[in-house]
Amino acid sequence: MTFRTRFAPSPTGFLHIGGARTALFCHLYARHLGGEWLLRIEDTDQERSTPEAVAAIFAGLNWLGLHPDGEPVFQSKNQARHLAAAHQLLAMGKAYRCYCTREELESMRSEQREKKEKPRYDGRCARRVDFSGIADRPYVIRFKTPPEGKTTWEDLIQGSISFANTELDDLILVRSDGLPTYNLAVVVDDHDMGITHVIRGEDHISNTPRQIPLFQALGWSVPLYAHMPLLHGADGAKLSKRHGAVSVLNYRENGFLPEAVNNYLVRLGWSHGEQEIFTMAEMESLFDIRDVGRSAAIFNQSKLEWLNGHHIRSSRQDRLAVVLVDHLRLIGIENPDLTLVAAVVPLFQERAKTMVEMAEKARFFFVEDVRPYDMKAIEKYCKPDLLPALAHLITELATLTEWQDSFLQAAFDRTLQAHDLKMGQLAQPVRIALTGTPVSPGIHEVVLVLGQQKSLHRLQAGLAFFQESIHGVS
RNA sequence: GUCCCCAUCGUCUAGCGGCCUAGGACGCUGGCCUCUCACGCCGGUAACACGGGUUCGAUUCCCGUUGGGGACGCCA
Repeated sequence: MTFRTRFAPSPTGFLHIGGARTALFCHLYARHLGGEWLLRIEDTDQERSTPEAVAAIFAGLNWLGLHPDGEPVFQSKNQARHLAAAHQLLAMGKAYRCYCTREELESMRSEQREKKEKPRYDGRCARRVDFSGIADRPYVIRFKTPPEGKTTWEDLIQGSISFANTELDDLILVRSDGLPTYNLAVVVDDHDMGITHVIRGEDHISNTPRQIPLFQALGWSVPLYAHMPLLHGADGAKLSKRHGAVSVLNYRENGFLPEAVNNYLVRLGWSHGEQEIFTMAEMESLFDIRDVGRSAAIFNQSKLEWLNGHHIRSSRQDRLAVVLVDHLRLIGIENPDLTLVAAVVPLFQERAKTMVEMAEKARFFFVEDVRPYDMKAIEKYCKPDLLPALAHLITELATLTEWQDSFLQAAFDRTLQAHDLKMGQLAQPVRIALTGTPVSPGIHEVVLVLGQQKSLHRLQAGLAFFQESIHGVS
């Protein structure tokens, strides 16, 4: 028998970070078991499901590198199967038609709330003997929940969970418009797809004692369940689409690497000793759903950023270059020189927590003019007595016949010696001329990548500007 | 309100009765390195919610309290 998990989102919006974590756990556990994981689009709600949302879910999973086995299953296509199961239950006397109107149900619920009871259907239509006058009314099909006893299962994450059957009401299997409902569809599809492990959010716990009796009534084996603790926002409440949750694709836009997002997500509720950094292969071999903790986790942006920085540092440079090109475009560098991009990546690999940050920090390499200069930095670092040294450096660099580190070093040394300066004094004016700012990779690295012509040009322009602004001030 | 679940530093977590004067990571912070910024390295800050049991011994087991979360749809 093959172990099989499934990820079953409803296509009513983008794939958010909580859904991504569920998908990741489904993927990891299936891989861990050497089984499969399937994607099922739960589009039985025709009103709210959209093709755009389906595409967004595919795109999100794809970006994360989470590729389901087999073709995605669209639940709406299995309606005939769902309905057949409902009619089978009807024939077996395990389901019944209910003619209650929405108004009737509503008043029933409000009465129950007033009496401080849990709102639930009281099963009046199951006991109905007289159908005169209502037989032509629209009806729904309800499941006859076992009236007593309890429904218990051994949750792979939460341990033993038990519900008294009296807590459960007779759930609707088929709506009055003839369409199957969620709980019916899930049970039929999970059975038909051969799902052995249902991994889903803790918010589904209360659906499980409704689904288990359905499997049993249909004579099917019940899958194993694992209910994952929810992901909470900074305020401690469930992360949802209308509560701060954004599409996973937003993380791409914000310069995160998918492996960092996966790595961050797997550590929410799961750990392996003191290890923080995991490759996908490590996660797949080490992850066990039974090791997942039971308490909800709060999303922590700064840890994600730290992990992202780590993954940027350990990522291949050619791959980073491809991503960087995208982010340069987003900040207006339309067609960056690819050779330059490749040369620039190593300078920022250790200096950027996100690819957005890398693009912004590297921007000065790709523009013709680094102005406007950081005026506060000029005021602080570009003292008048340094300007002759800067002029000297320019002539030294202009005479170099080879643009190599050792030559650059010598040129700087000669300049510093001639003016009795430390590199710390000269570096900042040079840096500002070269980049416009007082923060950048090492001077030599910058100059080397920039090349002789551009470097000299920027230094000359900078020197002229510094002289002018200093005279202007005094 | 009813039912279900949860509870170790601010956050993510280790701990599965003695190894705990509770470990790691992020963050914050002091220092080193240094041409700036990062990276890296060394150090610091900070937690077992509370009350009862069980036990020779509880962070670990049981019960209760408090707190938090989730579910109560002809949504999924």
